[in-house]
Amino acid sequence: MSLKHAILVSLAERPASGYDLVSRFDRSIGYFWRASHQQMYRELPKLEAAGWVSAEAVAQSGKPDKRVYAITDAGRGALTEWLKAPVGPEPVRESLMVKVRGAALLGAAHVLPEIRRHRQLHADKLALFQQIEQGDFSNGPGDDPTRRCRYLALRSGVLYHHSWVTWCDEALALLTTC
Amino acid sequence: MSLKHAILVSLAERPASGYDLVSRFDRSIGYFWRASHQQMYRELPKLEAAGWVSAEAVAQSGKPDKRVYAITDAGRGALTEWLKAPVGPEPVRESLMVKVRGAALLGAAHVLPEIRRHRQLHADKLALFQQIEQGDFSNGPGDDPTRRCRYLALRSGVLYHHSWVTWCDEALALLTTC
DNA sequence: ACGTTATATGCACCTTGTTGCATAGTCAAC
DNA sequence: GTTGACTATGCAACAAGGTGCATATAACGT
Repeated sequence: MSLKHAILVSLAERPASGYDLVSRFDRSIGYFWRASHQQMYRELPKLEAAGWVSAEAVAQSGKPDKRVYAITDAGRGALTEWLKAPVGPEPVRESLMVKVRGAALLGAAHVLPEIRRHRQLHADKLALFQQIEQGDFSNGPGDDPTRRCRYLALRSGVLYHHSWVTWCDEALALLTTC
Repeated sequence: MSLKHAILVSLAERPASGYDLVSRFDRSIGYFWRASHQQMYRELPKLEAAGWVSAEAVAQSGKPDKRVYAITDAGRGALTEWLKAPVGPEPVRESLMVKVRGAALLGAAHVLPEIRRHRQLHADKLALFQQIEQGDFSNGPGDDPTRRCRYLALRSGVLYHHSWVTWCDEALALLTTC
C-alpha cells in the first residue's frame, strides 16, 4: 500500500507532526493521495515501529505539545526500494460510469444532474491547476529536476481533470438530445 | 458504496449467478468497477437480506448447482434512488504521482522504468478501447439511448487512458534529459 | 491414470478506510 | 464570559477490500 510511502515522501521533504502531515495532505500531496487524520495517527506509530521514522516530543508555548516525526536512513532506503518496485495502476473505480450504465436501463434523465455536478467539480479543479501552471510555470518547467517533478505532478492533474470535463461535455450533448 | 449498486446494475441487465457476475466484472462493467469473487459472494447474501435481489437455486447437469440472482422491484427502486443521489468523484489515489514526488528527492532515474511500464499498460487499454470504438461505433453512437450510454462509457475509457499515455510521454521527455 | 481448465461457492484473517466521538489548550471576536 | 476557530492527538466500531485457502463436479487432453 502507499499511505506509508506517501508519508515517507512527505517526511523526506521535511520533518512534521501528525497534524502538519494532515494539512499537507489537504494541499499538495493530497491531490494524489488522500488521508484522514485518523489514518495518519494510526500509521505513524507503525512507521516508527518499523524503524522508518523517528519521533521526538516537542513542547510548545501557546499550543499543545506535539510529536515531530523525521524519516530515518532505513526509511529512506525503504522509500527508494518502493520507488523502483513495480506497482500496477490503481484499479479504476468510477461510480459515475456505473450510473451511466444504470441510466441505459432506467432512463438517462436520472443521471444528468450528477453529470453536471461532476463537470463543475472537475472544471474547478482544472481551473485551479491551470492557474498554478500559468503562475509558476509560465516559461515551462526549466532544467531543475525537482521543479520538473513538481511540474509533472501538476500536468497530470491538468490532463486528468481536462479529460473529465471533455467527457462530461460529450455526455451532456448526447444525453440531453435523446 | 457502489459495489452493491454495480451488482444491481448488472442484475438489472439480466439475472446471474455469483460466478456469472464475476466474469461480467472481469469484462464489461469491470472496466469501471473491479470486484473479486470473494467480494461478490459476500455482497450477494446482503443484497438478498435487504430484499433488493431474489435468489433461486438451479440444478445443472454436468456442472455444479448454482444460485441465480435477479433484481427485485425494491432493488430497482433503490437503484433509481442511487442514480439520482449526489456522489462525489472518487478520491484520487495515484501512487505513481507519489513516486514522482519521491523522485524529486531521491533521483528521477528510479521511477523511469515504472513510468515506461505504466505507459505500456495504458497504451494497451487505450488500443483495446479504440478498437471497440472503431468496430462498434464507426458511424458514431446513433440515436438509441442505451447505445449512447454504452458509447459514453467507452469514451471515458478512451479519454482516461489517452490522457495517461500523454502524461507518460511528457514525463519521459522531461526526465530522461536531466 | 493424471493433470488442467472451467464451473461454482465459500471461510478466515488481515489491512485499509470511514464515521463518530472525546479531549484539551490558546486565541480572537462578540 | 462565552462562542467559535485553530492546534494537537487519539479511541472504538464498522465497512470495504485483499490474500490465501478449501471444496466439489465434469469435461478434455495426453
